[in-house]
Amino acid sequence: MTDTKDSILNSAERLFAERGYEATSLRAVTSEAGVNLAAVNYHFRSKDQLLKALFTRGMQRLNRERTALLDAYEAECGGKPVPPEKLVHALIGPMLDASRDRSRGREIFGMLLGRMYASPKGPLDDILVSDIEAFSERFKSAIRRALPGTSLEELYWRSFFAIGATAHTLISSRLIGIISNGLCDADDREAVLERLIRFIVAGLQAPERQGAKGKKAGPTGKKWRGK
Amino acid sequence: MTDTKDSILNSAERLFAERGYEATSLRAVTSEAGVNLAAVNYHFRSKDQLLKALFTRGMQRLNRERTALLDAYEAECGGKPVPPEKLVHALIGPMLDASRDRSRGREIFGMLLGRMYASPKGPLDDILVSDIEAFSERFKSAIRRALPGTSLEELYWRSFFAIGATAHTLISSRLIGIISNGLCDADDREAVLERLIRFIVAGLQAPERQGAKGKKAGPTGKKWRGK
DNA sequence: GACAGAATCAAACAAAAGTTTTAATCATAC
DNA sequence: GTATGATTAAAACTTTTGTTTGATTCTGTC
Repeated sequence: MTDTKDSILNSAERLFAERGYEATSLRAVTSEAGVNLAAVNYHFRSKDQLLKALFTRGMQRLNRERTALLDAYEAECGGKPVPPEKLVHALIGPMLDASRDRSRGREIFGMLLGRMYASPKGPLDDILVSDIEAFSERFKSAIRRALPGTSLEELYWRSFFAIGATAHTLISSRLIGIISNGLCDADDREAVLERLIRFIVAGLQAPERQGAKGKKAGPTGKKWRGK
Repeated sequence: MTDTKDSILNSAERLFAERGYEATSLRAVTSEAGVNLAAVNYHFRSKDQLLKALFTRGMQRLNRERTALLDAYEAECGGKPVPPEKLVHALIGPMLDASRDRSRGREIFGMLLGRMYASPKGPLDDILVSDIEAFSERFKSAIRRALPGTSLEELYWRSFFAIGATAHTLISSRLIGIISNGLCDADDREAVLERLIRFIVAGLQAPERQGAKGKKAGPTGKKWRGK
């Protein structure tokens, strides 16, 4: 019944992720899905609504997996705070979905998600923000317990940076092989996830600034001053 | 003489950065620039070539500033290795360009750059990679000296993550104000840069993995295992 | 088996976009 | 001043795109 509907969703997800939303025509989507062109406007109302539907589906799945992971880790730790490594894994693991299943469903949505972050402000912002907040509250309390010494404001920023590093990895990791002259392999997703987690955990645990708010001076004027 | 040419470049840079490349029409560009529509195809060959020209200009400017910073820092440090804080500042400072001048020229290009990273593979990859490599060699030797204990492969990855966090900050920092309920202020660019540098430096200095390559197990199966 | 609604299909529509064309204008050197 | 080339201007062209329409087929029900 909803066979074509799902086909459209899957094809659209893949194509939007690979080529971008604007650059993908509905004809490309329906062609790949093997359905009629008009099916998109019949089952969804428009191309925009298709993207929204796509996004809500992926986000709910993503947050469900995140929450499940966090629940499991908290249960595992009893009453103790969950260590940062596991928190970070619950946050970004489902985005990369390293070697979970071969369908690569989550990974594709991760790419799409990363692209959406980098997209101009649009009607998607509402979904994006509301779905972020859905898991944000759950995550906030856990990370505050894990890193009690850091201010909430700083934790927000650092989680934001963490998402950024993850999104970038999902979207443009094809570049690192070229840049590194083949030294780095982006296809070993499990290893990449491990590196990323290590990087982010260290960033989360960085010492918070505590000095005054005085200006800093560098070699040519207004620059960063090392510790 | 090249008045219209520069007008087009500037308007295109701003609009591409704000709305994205595909979503911006040449009519919007020429309209904002106050020039005739055909001027784009006259001075540049096509919309694609306009983007390329735009990109090369910005990248050269960016790498020039990065190199200048790095030179200054190295001179300042004599023969000693430049501390990571300053290396990171040389790498990402010119992208954020916190409070340098009011023209916000670099910041706009930073947004565009971030968007390009998140764009599908295309003809721009060549420019992107070659311009990255231009500064990459210079940066590589400096960071190897600053962090002699870390493998080159890991340094590549971590620099990659650093660029990701920066690009994300440039592009979607508008979201953090909403997510944090107004607690985080993305407009205080100097403070943001400082937080970002602190985060990245800690990530760069994270302990490198040294254990065996055995699989890890978590609560529900194949998951991350904390230290 | 006929009916009603849902779903699919082929075709067409209308708007938008990149590009091209041709004429007009400007600048400059002779 | 005029001739030549560079630049700008207005309009049209062609293709692509999202969307709609009306007919047709499928599905389940009485």
